Amino acid sequence: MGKQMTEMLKGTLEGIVLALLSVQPEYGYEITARLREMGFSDIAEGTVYALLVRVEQRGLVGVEKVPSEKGPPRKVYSLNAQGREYLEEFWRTWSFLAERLQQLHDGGR
Amino acid sequence: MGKQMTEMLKGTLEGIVLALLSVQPEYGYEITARLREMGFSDIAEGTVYALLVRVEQRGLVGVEKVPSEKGPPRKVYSLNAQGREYLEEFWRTWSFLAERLQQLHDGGR
DNA sequence: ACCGGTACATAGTAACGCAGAATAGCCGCC
DNA sequence: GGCGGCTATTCTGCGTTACTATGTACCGGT
Repeated sequence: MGKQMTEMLKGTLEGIVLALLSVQPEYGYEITARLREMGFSDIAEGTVYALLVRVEQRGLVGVEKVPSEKGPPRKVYSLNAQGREYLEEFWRTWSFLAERLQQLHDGGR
Repeated sequence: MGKQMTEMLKGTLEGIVLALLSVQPEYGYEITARLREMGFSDIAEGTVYALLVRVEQRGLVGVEKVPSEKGPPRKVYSLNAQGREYLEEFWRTWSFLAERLQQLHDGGR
């Protein structure tokens, strides 16, 4: 992953993960795999787990421990009301930024 | 400015500034003012200046000191060939990210 | 017994934007 | 003359985030 992508992900990765969780509850390993499917090929597992801990501590998601047939138990995260609110705020912020950048990209101001 | 915006600007602000410089050379104070016009009302001056020092040290911009009628001399920055290349890379990275987020926003996968 | 896949966790590092303050030059006004 | 206000740049310390690298643990197949 380029350095530019790394820096850009700061602030957006969290929103991406919350958006994924808004569709359906998922656990860390699964989220990482899904991100890779989406093309974020080099997002480190550790990054995702750390992020999930953060959003949990901020009370944006709920957690449920579910035993797995393979390996240790899964921690399944689901977006709660506060998380949905936060996600909406994220989309507003993103839209604002995306609009300005779109303008800049389409031939200056 | 919200905390989300602060985090999102990491990595994109640099691209925004370089995009501004690709239109025409400008100096720090002017860039800050232009950003505010664009709606980025709370971007700290210090942030812009630090960013300019960074891109200069990485050889993406040239600098020319120009005396001002009012106040201390201005440091006018202009995008060079390497900077243009870097900016193109930035747009590619941005487009990639924007596409995925667009998909997520338009009702999940 | 071992290896590979599943699943989570953590310590240390680097990069970036922000808050706040300092510095410096020029102007107009009381 | 001094003082505040505008222009313009610089610096320090701080908080947040993603990456690297490593470790732990559980299971199934061979």
